[in-house]
Amino acid sequence: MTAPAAKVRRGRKFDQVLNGAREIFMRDGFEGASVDDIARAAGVSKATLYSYFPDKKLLFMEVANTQCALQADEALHTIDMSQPPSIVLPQIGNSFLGFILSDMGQRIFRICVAEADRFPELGRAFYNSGPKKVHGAITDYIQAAADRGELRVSDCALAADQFAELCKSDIWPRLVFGISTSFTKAEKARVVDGAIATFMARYGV
Amino acid sequence: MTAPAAKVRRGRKFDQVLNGAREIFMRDGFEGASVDDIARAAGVSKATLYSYFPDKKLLFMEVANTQCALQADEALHTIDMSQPPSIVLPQIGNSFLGFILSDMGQRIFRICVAEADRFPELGRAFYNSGPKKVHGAITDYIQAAADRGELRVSDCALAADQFAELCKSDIWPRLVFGISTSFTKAEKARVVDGAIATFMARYGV
DNA sequence: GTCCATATAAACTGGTTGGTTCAGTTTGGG
DNA sequence: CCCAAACTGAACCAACCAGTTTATATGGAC
Repeated sequence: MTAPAAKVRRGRKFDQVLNGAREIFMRDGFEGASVDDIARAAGVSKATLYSYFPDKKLLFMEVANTQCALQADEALHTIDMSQPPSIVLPQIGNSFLGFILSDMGQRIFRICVAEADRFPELGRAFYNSGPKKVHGAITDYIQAAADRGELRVSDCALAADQFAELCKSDIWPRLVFGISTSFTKAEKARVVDGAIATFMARYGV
Repeated sequence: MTAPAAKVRRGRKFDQVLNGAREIFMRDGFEGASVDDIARAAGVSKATLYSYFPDKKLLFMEVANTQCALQADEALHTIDMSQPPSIVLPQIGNSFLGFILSDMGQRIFRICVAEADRFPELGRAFYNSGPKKVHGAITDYIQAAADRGELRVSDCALAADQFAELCKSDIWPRLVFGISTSFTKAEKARVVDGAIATFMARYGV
């Protein structure tokens, strides 16, 4: 499942190549990154690089998948399914916002969005290893809380999407278009608290 | 204000160039579009193109600004500030969703997001001529409705952002990562109706 | 008719790119 | 100690690109 990466040879310097690729891709984007730069950053010859990966695309896919799965899994550990919404929603909101605002999350997102038409499997891979997992986890939690009578919700999937979107209010558009690059605790609190208040107004018991 | 485009000469074939540029940029993105292609599509020689625009960036800025202002203005005309939320919110939601889903809106968005680090003024220009205007208009409406006692809201700006975000639930992530490319009326209705229900649960009188 | 700004096609500059090739060096297991 | 597999560095290729230049043509004003 996690390794659909056909045609990718493993070997001694595999991780070296992957790390160099991550560094340069994150710095320069997909088109912007040159394979020569990556090989140099990885401390590896271009020939070696091409002996591991058949082309630039597959190399990038490997980087994106690895990073995304890593970040998403980490974020999901913070959810304690047995706690009530008043405890869990702030946790979800904050860690979700943290991921959205992180340098890594932002850059992968940028690259995926940019390349999504000419490179559709990339967008899908990113979606599956990131947003989809998070969405599934939130949905599951909402369902569990509803079963316990802590929430009243008929369309759990939509509720999960709504909560995630609410957490991006104001901050995310400003970030994505480069209006602001960092946000104060107060700004984040305003958004997360607002998201929870709106969510609970609709779905609270 | 709307024409920071210094150094852009107007003239007979100005619109021709602009149209060709729009076509190719929308098809191939910023990096992907070659100036030769644009000149060919515009039915103009490369020398002529460069006599109007000093470089590729400025040409793209002009295209993006023009398109974005056009789309945003059109969308804003649909808001009748004097009507109650039960009338206006569906209008806003639908036309907002329409813009988000439109080929043009989506492509400009993609390009802006992709190029935002290496080309920051583009992101800012897009934000100002699009999202910012829409956000301002929604905020104004919410304020007006609140003044009439039709809504109860303390942070109008945040409420506006929340409504816009709510309208993107589910649909937008799937679109942006290429999971789905078109949506049924039912799918859109589910999201817009859900957005309104959640919004009104929090802010309704 | 001639002048002048504007337009043209095409060649050219100087550069970058992804990907290949290959002669030779390093590495590690048996 | 030896050999095969892995790795290296550098040259190489064909394609593509933004932007400039040149020599030529058009067409309206006087």
